[in-house]
Amino acid sequence: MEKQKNSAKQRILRSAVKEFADHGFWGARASRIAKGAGINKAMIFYYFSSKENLYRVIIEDTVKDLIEEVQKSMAKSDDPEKLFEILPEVYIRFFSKNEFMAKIIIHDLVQNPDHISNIIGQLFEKTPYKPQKIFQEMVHKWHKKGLLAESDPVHVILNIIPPSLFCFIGLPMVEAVLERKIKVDDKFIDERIKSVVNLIKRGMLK
Amino acid sequence: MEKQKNSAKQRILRSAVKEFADHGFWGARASRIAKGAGINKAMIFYYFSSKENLYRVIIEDTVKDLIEEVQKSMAKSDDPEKLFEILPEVYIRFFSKNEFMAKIIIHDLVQNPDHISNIIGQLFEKTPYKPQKIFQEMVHKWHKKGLLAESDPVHVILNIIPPSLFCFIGLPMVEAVLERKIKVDDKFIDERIKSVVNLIKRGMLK
DNA sequence: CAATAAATTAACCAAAAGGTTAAACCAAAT
DNA sequence: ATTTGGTTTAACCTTTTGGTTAATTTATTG
Repeated sequence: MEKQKNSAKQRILRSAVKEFADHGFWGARASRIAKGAGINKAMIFYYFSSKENLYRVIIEDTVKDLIEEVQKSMAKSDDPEKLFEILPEVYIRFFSKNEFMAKIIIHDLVQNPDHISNIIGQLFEKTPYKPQKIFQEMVHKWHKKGLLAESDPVHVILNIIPPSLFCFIGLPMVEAVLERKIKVDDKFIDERIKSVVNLIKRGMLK
Repeated sequence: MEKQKNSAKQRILRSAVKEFADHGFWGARASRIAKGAGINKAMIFYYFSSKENLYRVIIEDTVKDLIEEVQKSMAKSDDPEKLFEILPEVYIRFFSKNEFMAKIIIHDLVQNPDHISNIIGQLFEKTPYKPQKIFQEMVHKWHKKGLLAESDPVHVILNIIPPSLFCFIGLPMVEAVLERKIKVDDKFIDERIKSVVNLIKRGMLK
């Protein structure tokens, strides 16, 4: 019953996601969230008790969704070639489905580095299945087998996620540098996925 | 005379850079900037007239410094191999010199996409030397010659800058995922540069 | 239908924020 | 010594903000 797509609570959430994405936690205004949701400002505090809590709910939901999706697709692939084909697609499709989420995560990461870390830590504590250990062991094993050129899991991650994530926030800068408008449509998304897959497969596989 | 390293004006600037990096424009507090600089709050408005203007000055200086450094090193290299060796080094060393700059640029990019674009646009208008045209022509030429696997300049940029920039803001997330602390010392910086150079050379050169 | 619970609103509030001001301070020039 | 100009300060002001409240409307249920 709770999940009515147009309940006041849901409308607040949707409006807040946009507000936090555009302005960050400190720039977000309760009054604007209310106006965007078409409800009275007091409703925000009625349902979420504080701006901070509303923010927490949104971040936690977002991160949880993302982690779940990544886990699902990681479980399917146990060779590096397949993994490197799947990961960019997962990240890029996830963030293109809702560009606000990329912005919110980046905001939170810069303003409050420990916050997302804690959420991830808590999520991992609950699962018996430990994706972080599995990933590290995978990288180690593949490197030993001579399949992987890059041996450090830290750099493997830093080579995969940023090229996938950054196009959703860095594009204006690229446009300015190249003096050209770039439309983020399905074609661009497909091209970006192809380019990243190519980059990390050729760049890190042997 | 103006450039005394400990003049009130300089102290305000240094304190403000840290404040804007940690909290973004909307989270930054004039009172905290004043306390950090060890001066009276009114001095901020005496020298910079408004918070917004102080912010503008900082962003413009930062972006100008970065662009200048990139231009310098781009002028030196006219084959893709050399360029792909130099660019990650420039970006990573620039941001590691002062991690605040990475955060400030990211903040501004997310909250105010047109802002940095405009600054870059203005900078390029003044120079007779047009780096954006040169870069596009380079990529086009190299791709034709069969030296480059990636033909689109947009994706070339999106494959180079994010892996270089993101480690300065995304590391807490990586730490959480891998359940491991990562020290950002000179050794790590060197390794990151090597990894990115490897990634983009193998990933995009033929 | 009556009574109770949930949802919604307008009006209000205290705290905090950016910004102003007028007076004091201080160094150099006359 | 006095004037002059730039610095610096404490006290103050205005607006905006997240958050509250008490009253009202709407839905639920016995």
